[in-house]
Amino acid sequence: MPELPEVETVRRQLHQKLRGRKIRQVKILKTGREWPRGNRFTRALQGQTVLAVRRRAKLLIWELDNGTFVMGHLKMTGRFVFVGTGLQPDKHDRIVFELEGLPQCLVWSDIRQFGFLKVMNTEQLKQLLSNYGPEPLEVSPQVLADRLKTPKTRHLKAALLNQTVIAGIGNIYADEACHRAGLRPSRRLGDLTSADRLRLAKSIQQVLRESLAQQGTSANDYLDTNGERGGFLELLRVYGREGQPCKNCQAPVKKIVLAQRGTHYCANCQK
DNA sequence: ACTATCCCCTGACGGC
DNA sequence: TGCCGTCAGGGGATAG
Repeated sequence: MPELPEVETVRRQLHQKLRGRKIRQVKILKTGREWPRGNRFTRALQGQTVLAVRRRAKLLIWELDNGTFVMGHLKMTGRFVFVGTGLQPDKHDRIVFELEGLPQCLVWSDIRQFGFLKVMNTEQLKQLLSNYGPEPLEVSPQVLADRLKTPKTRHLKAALLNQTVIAGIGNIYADEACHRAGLRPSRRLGDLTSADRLRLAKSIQQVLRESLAQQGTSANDYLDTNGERGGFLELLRVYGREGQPCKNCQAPVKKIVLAQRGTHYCANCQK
């Protein structure tokens, strides 16, 4: 559920609070999908200083002063949250980070346990990141449009969800971008005109920017590092609005399954 | 080398 | 009240 705007919101908050701070202690409360497991994970981080927190696609990357990185993925319910010390841990809390000079702990929790943190070296990180498509807010619309040409038979929805095509888009913004562009998610790439692709590319950038300005969308589980909800939910035009009136034309929003995902669109506005 | 499908997990919710 | 089935979904693994 956390997509580019949500992950970027978390990144900004983490960067602000972690930059320049030494990780004093790492406590593992519950084993997850972290690598390496257990004490090796703890030892890899304790005593390191966080130089910066970066984002690529939906990945959060802590840059440490010994040249290694902590790569994290929130998946659907992963959460970094700053909490006061001495509080009773939640049943889903997995890791507690204590930072020098910070009166709060940083807790990593994850209800569905799909998320993970991995310690990586430069080469491993470079290898991982090489598989992703362009950052949609860091390239021109034309660059994005050109990514949506092939394979011709692929559904638009499937292409938008594929991180090697364009990075950072997930189910919410795929549906929202298609609605803004007036294109049905079931359209095949080969059917799109150059103008369609360019319009879609601009819609992608527009919806991501607008959501980022609202600190993202809290559709289901997403909360930022302060436990706050994103403000973009009520500005969604189709996602999660099955049967409700389209915000353009009042026709009821339809929901189908496409690329294994719930897919929302307006049959009147989107062709 | 492709694409499509399965599956990991827990909590919320509807039906009975 | 409780039980059961269904759904939410990113992306790696696997089947085709």
